[in-house]
Amino acid sequence: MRIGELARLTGVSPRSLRWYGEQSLLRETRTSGGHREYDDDAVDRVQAIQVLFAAGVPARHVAGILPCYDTGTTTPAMVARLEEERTRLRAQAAELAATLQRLDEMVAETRLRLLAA
Amino acid sequence: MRIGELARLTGVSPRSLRWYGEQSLLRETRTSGGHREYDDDAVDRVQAIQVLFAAGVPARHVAGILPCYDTGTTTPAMVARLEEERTRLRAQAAELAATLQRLDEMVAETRLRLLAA
DNA sequence: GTAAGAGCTGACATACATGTCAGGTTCAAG
DNA sequence: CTTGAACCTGACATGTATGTCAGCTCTTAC
Repeated sequence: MRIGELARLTGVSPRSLRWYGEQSLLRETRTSGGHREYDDDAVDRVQAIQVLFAAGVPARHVAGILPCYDTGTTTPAMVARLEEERTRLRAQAAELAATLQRLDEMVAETRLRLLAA
Repeated sequence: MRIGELARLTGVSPRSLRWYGEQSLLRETRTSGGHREYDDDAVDRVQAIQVLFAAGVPARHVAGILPCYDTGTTTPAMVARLEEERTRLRAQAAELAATLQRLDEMVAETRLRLLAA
């Protein structure tokens, strides 16, 4: 499929898809005229990339996490890295919860200050 | 107190404290020689600013959320904005939880692919 | 073969708090 | 009055995926 269709199917802009290609996150072939062509698998791949981005994994690490993009190979190291990221994300979630609690306290305090005035 | 001490007490770099001043988040007076001087309250204020930053509130909104930095005034609008931010942060926490779950699924899938190989 | 839509490249912009550096000034203790 | 630590300003850099624009080319249906 071409880039417009992949963009439509994934909700990711053509601009971003081209960039994924540049970063070697996504395999692309070219037509004789130079237009990008993608396999059907690309849809899943793009979605996986988006999950990792949402998890705060920088693009330069994604290639080492996702199964090798031309051979489909999966290695134990990938599982390990993925688990590291999960650990990191859990920690981040915990921090966010702590921040939320501090924010709750700020709301309460600010309300009190308002009443006192 | 001067900037070095405030930095030490809050764990925020002098560079950042100067920037808070520029952004009118923090009140600073000057010695005759031009060195910044801070009230003791500044410690609390800086910590509040950090909580808001951690919650993803951009600096340009902080001034409208924290009690007015020279009069100490607290308005109902501040409480409202603070509650908006709390709502936003809760949504963000929920998204993070969803992402974490998708990451869990990815870990499981990747493990399976590894076993299958 | 042509018109319109889709795609191409390359470049510049963004948000934002912080790091860091250079070159100069002030402060405070001796 | 000197010295060393602390501070000043101003500037440039950072990371990062995405938006957007300009100018040009390819594709495809007619």
